[in-house]
Amino acid sequence: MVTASRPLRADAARNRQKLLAAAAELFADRGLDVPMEHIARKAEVSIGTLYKHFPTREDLVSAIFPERLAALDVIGEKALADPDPWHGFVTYLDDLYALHAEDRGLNDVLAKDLPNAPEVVSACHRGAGHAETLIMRAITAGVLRPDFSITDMATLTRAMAQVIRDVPGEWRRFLSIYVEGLRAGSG
Amino acid sequence: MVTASRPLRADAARNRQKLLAAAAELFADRGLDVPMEHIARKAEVSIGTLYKHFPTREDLVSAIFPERLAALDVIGEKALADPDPWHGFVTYLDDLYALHAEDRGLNDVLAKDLPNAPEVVSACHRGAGHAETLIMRAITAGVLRPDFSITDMATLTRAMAQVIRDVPGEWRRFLSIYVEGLRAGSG
DNA sequence: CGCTAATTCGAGGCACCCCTCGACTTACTC
DNA sequence: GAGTAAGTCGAGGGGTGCCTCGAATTAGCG
Repeated sequence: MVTASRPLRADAARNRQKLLAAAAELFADRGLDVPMEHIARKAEVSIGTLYKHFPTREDLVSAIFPERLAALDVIGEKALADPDPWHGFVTYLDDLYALHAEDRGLNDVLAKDLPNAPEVVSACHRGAGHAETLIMRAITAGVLRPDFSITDMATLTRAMAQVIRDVPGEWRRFLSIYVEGLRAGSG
Repeated sequence: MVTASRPLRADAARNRQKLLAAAAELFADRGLDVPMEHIARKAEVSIGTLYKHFPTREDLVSAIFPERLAALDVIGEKALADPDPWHGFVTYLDDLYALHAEDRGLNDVLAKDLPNAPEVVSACHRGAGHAETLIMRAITAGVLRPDFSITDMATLTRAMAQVIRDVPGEWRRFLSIYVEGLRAGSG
């Protein structure tokens, strides 16, 4: 169903790019709920034009995030390639939240359940798949608390999002404390 | 400077009570930022009347919370009475977040830094004092990570607030994992 | 009672954000 | 260069929430 619509007019293509750039930047450092007006203004385009190109905030999100979510696959595979189940798991968490710390929008995409865009959803599923495997592997190896689950990771992610917003320079310390608590046999 | 103003007229006194009751309930289960209109409606009073009695959301907060914050002193003293520094510390956290779980408004008061009301501020300071003492005692006893500080507790509180909102039935598990990580010698 | 000051009411002004639509402008085609 | 479809613009309508103020009501005194 990819309608082979005629190519965009030159000015339209230019504006589309400006809008994407503006939205990408604002999403990254103010989160997904920046006012549409701000995006338009930053792109030096009118609000009407914004809506012409992206009738919905979702449309903007799904134009921007799939590419970024590719990073999830990268860190997932990197962690799985680690032969040590515990180290792989810890590395994954560290890399994951490093991404969050760099991009508040990513954070919103993963933490809130806004994303309905299929590409975004499937990227999340892939990410969850990696996480699940890492968790299972670590539990089976007897190094991770057996009651830790993928839904706990979602909760942890929202909590870490809070920490990152709160004390951006300190999240790694908080994570490492938590991770210590997660070691099998800690309790 | 307690202006001995004449007592409120009967209807005014009644409305004041209704407003306090409504606000207390809404603050507790929707948080501090419920719309003023909702409070007025719940109190069966007009918005104008609400503002007559409490020109500011802050006024409402400082009329309601000092009493509730007394619970902070109670749990602080209870924890200090515990002869075991570690157990006292853990108990304190547990009791503290149990309060938060019961009252989302309390949560907002302690987590955000809204409260300018002197009574609220001083209650928070007393609470922080207890917490500080508990932390120091546990560190000196060699049972708590020496890098844990009172400001970390503020951050933890905001993170736990997030967890409580997210999975209200599960916060205790998350807290206990974190607490395990806090044990001296975990890392 | 009747009077007055205290209290109540809610429409309405302000600010923010959402999104639409019709008039205007412009890039591209022939 | 003229014609036209595509694109742009921004005023404005709708929603929410904050807060104010003058007219209407009412408690409580004498």
